[in-house]
Amino acid sequence: MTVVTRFAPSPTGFLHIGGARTALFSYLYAKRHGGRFLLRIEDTDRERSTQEAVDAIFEGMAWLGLKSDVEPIYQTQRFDRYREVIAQMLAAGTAYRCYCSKEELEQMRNEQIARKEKPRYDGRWRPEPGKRLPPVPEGVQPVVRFRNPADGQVVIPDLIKGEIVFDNAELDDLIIARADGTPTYNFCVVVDDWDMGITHVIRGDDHVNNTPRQINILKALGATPPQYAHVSMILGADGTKLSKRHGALGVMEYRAMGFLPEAMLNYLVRLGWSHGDQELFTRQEMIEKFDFDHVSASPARFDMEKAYWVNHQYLKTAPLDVVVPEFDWHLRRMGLDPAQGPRLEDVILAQRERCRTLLEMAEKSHFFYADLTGYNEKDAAKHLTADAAELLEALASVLAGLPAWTAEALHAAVNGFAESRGLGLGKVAQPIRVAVAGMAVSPPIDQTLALLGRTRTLARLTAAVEHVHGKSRANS
RNA sequence: GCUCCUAUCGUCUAGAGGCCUAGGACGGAGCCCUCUCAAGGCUUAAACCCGGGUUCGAAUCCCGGUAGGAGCGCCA
Repeated sequence: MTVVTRFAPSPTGFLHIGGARTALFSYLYAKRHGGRFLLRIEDTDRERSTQEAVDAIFEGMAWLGLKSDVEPIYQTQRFDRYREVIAQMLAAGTAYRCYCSKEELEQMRNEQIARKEKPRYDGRWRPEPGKRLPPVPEGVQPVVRFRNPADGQVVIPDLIKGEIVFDNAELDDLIIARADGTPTYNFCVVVDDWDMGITHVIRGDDHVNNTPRQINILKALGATPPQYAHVSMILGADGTKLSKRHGALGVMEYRAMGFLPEAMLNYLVRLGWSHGDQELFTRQEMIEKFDFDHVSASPARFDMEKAYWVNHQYLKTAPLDVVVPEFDWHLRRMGLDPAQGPRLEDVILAQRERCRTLLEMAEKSHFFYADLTGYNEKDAAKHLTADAAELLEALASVLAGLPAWTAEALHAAVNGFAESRGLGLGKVAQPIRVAVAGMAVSPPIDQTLALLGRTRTLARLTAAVEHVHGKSRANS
């Protein structure tokens, strides 16, 4: 039997981190077993579903490279099918009409809560042999309810949590079609999973309580229930639930923060899943090694520090052709023109060891692509002194005469210059850094100057000298 | 309130009864290296929620507490 999994978000917001991990697990499991991974948009709630959210989900999935094996399915396009199944169930007696008003149900619920009972439908319209049903009220459009088995148990074979057992007595008859005839979530899911031939339902563990109902409907339909894997949620750093106002970010936010998609995937796969002591996995390794035996049943916190570390590992080792486009994206996003400076490949090579994110890399590389807008105050105060100005001026003329503007030549020139003055390299390199980069942090000074080019370097050295002189004039 | 789920360093986790003096990773501390920032190398602190069983032996199995979480909609 081919494995078929699905990711079924409802388009009411962006693709968040928990959803992304669930999608990843579904994707990996399908790929691991040579099966198919499907995407289904659960948009039956037309009030809250938006096209923007659908687009945001597609965008996030595309960025992460989690591709559906078929065209995405929309629940709103399947209403005829749902109606058909409801009619069948009505005819078969596995579903029935209920004429309770919303007010009636609310009163029922309030009374039960007051009695400290679990609120549930009392089955007043449920047909039973020999039972007399209430008279059908005038002008009330009925809902359709599923006739849940009254006794016995439902056993969920959960791949992550083990067997979970529910008593049918705990379950009431849920509404599968509203008064206006539209189907409800738990029912649509069942029909869709059945029609799509889903073999493994992988979803958040907030759905555990829905599962016994869904299994009962499946059985009433004569279908074989799929396997289930309920993935625990991802918590914020403080151990509380992520929410809009509390750190829940869409995956595209992580792009903006400078994450590489593969790094994101790697961090996410290790959140709740493990393969011995291994921390880093290529996509191929994830596919080969992923299994539910090693997925944790308990919730995990999102640890930004570790995510940064993983990202850094990728930044340092990823092939340049995957880093270049993302770096390009960040530079443009900052308003920089990548053509107005050194080749991106060379800058990445020089920077990637010292940057945990692409955003950081872009910020630290700003000076390669645009004029300096000023100096970091503390760095300038420390390194752009009168002594330094004299050094920079002398050095500028040395560099101006350099036959070849290469890292090797610059290395020899700068080192030779420091030596000739009887100074440590730091005494010379730091003022140069501040002069050309505007701050005291940059790649090794020879590389930095090589990347920056002769014209810009000399212009900035001169500007720094003038800056120092200007300041001393102002002070006197 | 009821039902269901969960519980190993600060965090992610390894651990399928003896291999555990509880391992790895992030983060922390210290040292080395060093033109800055990093990277790298070495060292180090840090955990089995509590209580009962079962067993020759329990982080691992069972029961009970406790603590967190989820669900209980004509939402998904």
